[in-house]
Amino acid sequence: MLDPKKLRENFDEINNNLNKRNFSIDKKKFISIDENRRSIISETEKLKNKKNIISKEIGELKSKNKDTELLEKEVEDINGKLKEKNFLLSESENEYRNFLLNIPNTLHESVPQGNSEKDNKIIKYSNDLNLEKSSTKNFTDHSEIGKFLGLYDQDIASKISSSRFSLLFGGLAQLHRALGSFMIDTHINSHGYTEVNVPLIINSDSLTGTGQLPKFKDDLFELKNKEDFFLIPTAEVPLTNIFRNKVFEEGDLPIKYTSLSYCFRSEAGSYGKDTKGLIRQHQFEKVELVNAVLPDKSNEMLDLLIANAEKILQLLDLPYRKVLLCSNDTGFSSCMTYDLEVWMPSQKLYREISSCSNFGDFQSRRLNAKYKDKLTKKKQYIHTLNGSGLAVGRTLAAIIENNQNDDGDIEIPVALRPYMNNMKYIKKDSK
RNA sequence: GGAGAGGUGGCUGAGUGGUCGAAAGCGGCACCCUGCUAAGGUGUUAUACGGGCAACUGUAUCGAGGGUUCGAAUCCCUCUCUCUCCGCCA
Repeated sequence: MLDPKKLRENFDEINNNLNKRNFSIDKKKFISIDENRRSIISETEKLKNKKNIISKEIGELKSKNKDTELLEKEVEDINGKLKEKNFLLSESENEYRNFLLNIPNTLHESVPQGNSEKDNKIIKYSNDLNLEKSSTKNFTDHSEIGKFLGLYDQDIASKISSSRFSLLFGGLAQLHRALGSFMIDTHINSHGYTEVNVPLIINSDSLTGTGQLPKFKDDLFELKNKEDFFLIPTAEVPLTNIFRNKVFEEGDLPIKYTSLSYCFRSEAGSYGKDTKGLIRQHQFEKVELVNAVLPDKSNEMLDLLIANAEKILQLLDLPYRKVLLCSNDTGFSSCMTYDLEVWMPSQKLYREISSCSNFGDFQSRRLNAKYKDKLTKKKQYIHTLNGSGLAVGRTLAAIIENNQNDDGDIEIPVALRPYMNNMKYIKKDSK
């Protein structure tokens, strides 16, 4: 959520910034909503003030056994008016809040203007090599390899559950588990993160805090048998909501949390897209990194965050590139986002495997997450960031494709071998 | 799932219908005093929103939401969370 006072004072500046996202705030509407709300507030408060004064007076008179009938009538009259005003007020507050909640975050000045992922700025290629241009050999898709090995099955999964689920067996299941452990261990041991085990079922307040609600309800799985329960779309939500309604001391920050968790997404808008393999599933594992920092530290923390995620790809020896998302591709809550894209040889393109964002105070304003400034002793909003480090399923897919041998075996990356009894290859039917 | 107890300011804890945004203590902050690793004194001590250039001022907040009442931390209802016991269970 944007700062309503800033929006009131610097409307044009903020609106120009949002125009880069092809988003525009209706100025007339904003002013009318804002003014309407304020005038109702002031009318209501005047009435309440009058009521409070008279009620006190009645109290005093009663203690002296004096007649209060006239005054009581007057309060009754005010209560009637208040009832109407209160109704208008709650309507107006809702309108105001909804209006603000549906405005995306302003963008950092370095975010390139652009409409689609084609306009994203490529920061670098690992090994300085653009494989999209240099790759000639044809590779088999990871799901085909998995089936060939007898260790991957989507058909049985859809029998058990539905489409967009899969089963991994034997060596692939182990490799998948090893990946999760390896990633989270690296962030704990080398990057200073604290591991957190989080709830996978959460309430709507949490989802509103991080920005998934109210706008993106359709992307979520909502539980039927209990009110206000949702499956987490990412551990970002429970991790970031640890900060909700909290006031930190300056010394508490930065806080760095990581979690290996399942993520659940309805993928409502992606029918027919990426139906093959592990790329787009209803359920997947991801290692999430979440930071809470002082406002002036969030930009450098973003660099650190993306480097931490990048480290995993480097240790796994996977080819990738780093891109800075353009204005229209940057997520709703983010003011600046870097993606890491891993090379998928069968598709001859780079696919998103991590997304690292700085949210500024956009989330903390919704979350009510603050810190106490040592100098001014005022409470101010913290800045939050998060990134994937990395998506486990997609990483598995990338390893399968990049490390396939001519005979169909998969070479296990050196960094993962300690997690797999020092095995070097995953072979056919290695159950 | 059943039975009971309870949720008050940063913390402890008083408060069962009016002057209670809330006693007291602790902690925090400021100042004063004191020449010795400490103690004492005085004052201050929430958040959000509205109005005002400002000093300031209004409103709301005692787990949440409703209700009764001229008036609710206090009475009633619903929900929620914590604790204890029983049941069930990884």
